[in-house]
Amino acid sequence: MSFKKVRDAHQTENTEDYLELIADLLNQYGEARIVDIASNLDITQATVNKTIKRLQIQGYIQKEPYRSIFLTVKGQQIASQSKKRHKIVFNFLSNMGLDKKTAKSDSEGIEHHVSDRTLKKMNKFNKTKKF
Amino acid sequence: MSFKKVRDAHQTENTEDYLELIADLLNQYGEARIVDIASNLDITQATVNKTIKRLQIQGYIQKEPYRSIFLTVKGQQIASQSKKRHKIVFNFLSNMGLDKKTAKSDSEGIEHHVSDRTLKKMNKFNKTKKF
DNA sequence: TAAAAAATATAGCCATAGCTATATATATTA
DNA sequence: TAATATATATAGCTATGGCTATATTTTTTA
Repeated sequence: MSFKKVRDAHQTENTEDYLELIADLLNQYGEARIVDIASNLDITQATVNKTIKRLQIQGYIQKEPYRSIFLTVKGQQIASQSKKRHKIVFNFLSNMGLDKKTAKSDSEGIEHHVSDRTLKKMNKFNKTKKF
Repeated sequence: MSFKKVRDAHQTENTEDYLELIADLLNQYGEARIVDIASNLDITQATVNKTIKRLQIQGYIQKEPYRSIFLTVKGQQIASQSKKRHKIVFNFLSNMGLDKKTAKSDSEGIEHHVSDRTLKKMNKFNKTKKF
């Protein structure tokens, strides 16, 4: 058994969730604020603040104190890849016949653990209804 | 968006991995030792030791110092549920046409994030090849 | 059986992600 | 504009899961 991949995925999972959400907020509202992230993730603003600081240090986001959040190119790349994966998984679950709520909730968990190979299969199924 | 479920899953994910692995080792070799867990999970024995202590405190396993590990009833229940889920996901991925290695690796990540509803769909597909 | 090897345990370190409480800055509104 | 409300930041706590280094116990073997 090799759970190493699983653990590695974990390290980036939270990062991907944040970046994907920030990209969504930027698209939808033109800005991404700490409060919005906190309410979306259902955690406190203090926790968000801390993670945002880490993401900034790691070069995923750009931010001035007391100002809203922007993605760096590096951050945008991760966000768009995540979004793509998320969509494929969500559509796949939907195409399996699952209700929207379940497809949404499960895809959020699953998206980080799907290899490119599996993703391709899912995508093929989404398009052709065949594996 | 509600990532709360994802985070809750995370808290139990490591626990489930350990209990499932311990159950496998017990079935396969009649005993589960720290060294085996460490090598299977590819982490140090010290880390395993610490986690084992937590699992013991939380009532999932039973263990005497310097002796091997056993599952409590509570631990066995989690292990068998996890195993069941794992099998369904693995078979589903295999039935999608994925190679064993990919199915194995992906199922280890995915199993913790699949709702009962999705699991049922997967199981139905495994049996009938239809959704 | 005594020495060597292997397994287990412990101490102490790091990073992450939660939290509450409190301080500070920005925005809103009276 | 001054007061209030909102948003952001910081300090300090907890728990988890990694690690290395070192001690102790158990097992193997010479």
